[in-house]
Amino acid sequence: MSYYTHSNRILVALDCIIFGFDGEDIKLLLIKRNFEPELGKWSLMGGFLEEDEDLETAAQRILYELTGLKNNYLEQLQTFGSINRDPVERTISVVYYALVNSQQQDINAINAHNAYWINLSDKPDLIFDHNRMVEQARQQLRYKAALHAIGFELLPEQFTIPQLQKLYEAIYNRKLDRRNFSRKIISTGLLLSTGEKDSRSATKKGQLYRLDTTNYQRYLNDYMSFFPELTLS
Amino acid sequence: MSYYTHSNRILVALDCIIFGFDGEDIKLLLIKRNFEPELGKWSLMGGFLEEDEDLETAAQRILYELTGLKNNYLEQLQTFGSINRDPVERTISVVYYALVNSQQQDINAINAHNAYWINLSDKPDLIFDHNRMVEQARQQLRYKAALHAIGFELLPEQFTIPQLQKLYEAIYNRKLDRRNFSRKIISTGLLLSTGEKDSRSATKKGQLYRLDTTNYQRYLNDYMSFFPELTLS
DNA sequence: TTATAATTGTGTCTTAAACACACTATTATT
DNA sequence: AATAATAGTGTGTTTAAGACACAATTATAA
Repeated sequence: MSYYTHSNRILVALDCIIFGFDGEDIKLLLIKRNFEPELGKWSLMGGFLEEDEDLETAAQRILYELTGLKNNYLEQLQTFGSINRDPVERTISVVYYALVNSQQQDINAINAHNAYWINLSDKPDLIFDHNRMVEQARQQLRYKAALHAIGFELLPEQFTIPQLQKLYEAIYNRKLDRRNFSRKIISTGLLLSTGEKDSRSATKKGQLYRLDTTNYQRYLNDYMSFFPELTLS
Repeated sequence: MSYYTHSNRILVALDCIIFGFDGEDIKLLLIKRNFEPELGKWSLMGGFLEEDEDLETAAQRILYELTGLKNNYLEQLQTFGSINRDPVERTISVVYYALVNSQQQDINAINAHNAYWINLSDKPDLIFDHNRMVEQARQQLRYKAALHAIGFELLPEQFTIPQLQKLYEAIYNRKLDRRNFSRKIISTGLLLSTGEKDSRSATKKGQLYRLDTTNYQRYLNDYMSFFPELTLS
């Protein structure tokens, strides 16, 4: 095998923004660093790209190390590469964000990494450019939710429409009208009624739905709206 | 300065997808390679990240080398990092896409690189994973255009509404109703009438507009539509 | 057991936007 | 002066958004 004669090989890191939802607030899984550099400060979960790994594989590995979760929703956000973003050594970071159902995590793995679920609205200051990463991920989440009914990965497999509404209200930090929300969501045809009711509710038990994953794939390609006239048929 | 003990430093490339528009079709600026590897095949314009460069700086440099254009619209798309994507050596590529007004380019620089403007619909097979990169960029363009009136960077500074419509029709490969298009675009409040008329037209000369760049910045943050109720005020 | 508070589910009216369509105006060419 | 090509505007119908009110369910407390 030949090589490029170029010499500027550099370190490639990955950082994961891990979103969760507790029914009320959007959460972030953050690490209180008990290691150098920046010991004692808050950061995202990260790691380095290995020789034999694809980017997404590496991101899944890092997510797994922290949460014990496999095959999670994971999407590449952006790559950050300012010259001095890492004070130790020039490093570029490929950033992924994950949507996880925080009920299913591995508590031991999280504790071992000194990680904590923190309300997005209470996010502490993070090291390096991690604040910018989180801000951009939040924007991306809003962006996608503006075009699609998304975020089901943050909910339990079965959920009620009011629960989904709370998720949207948390994403946008804004109240929505219950009746219009319900009409809109149902009109997407993405929800399948399970026939069951939410037993955990303390008052009237809501109807449980689950996502029609087959339809969902098609629906995600259907992103017209500035020109609804173009809506794919 | 200390260093991470990690040893797997790797080569970081950048590739640029350069979009243009000739009034009828979306164009791509592609290179017929007269250098190794893959001599004789088509590819995107690329280069390697230097030690003293930010990612965006490097992408701008690569764009400038090819087109002679500076300060162009340039946006990071994604980073591609499959293990064997480059047969010469493990390389990850940070991909940017540019929207350029193909009237203003430097013909000599383009010729020197053996580059050609090619209709997106006639795109030849490209090397490595460049086909996937282009496909994703095309999707991204549609995605953005679904939420916003965009793509002004592809047009001359002054343009008519029918010209803008042709751009949209090229992006979506679909005909739009002239009257509804006009109403919709004008309702954004983004177009400023210049009072002049398009002298190049062979028939009735259309009214020339330019983009209200001040309003445009605000408008781009305003991306609600799945839930119009959330529209930022 | 029956009120109460909290929440879920559905109906409807008004307003605004999407959509489909038709006519008039301008300009180079013949 | 007629023609072909394109630009510009108006209007009615249909659909969706947005605002609002009432009825139903269930745990808890009186």
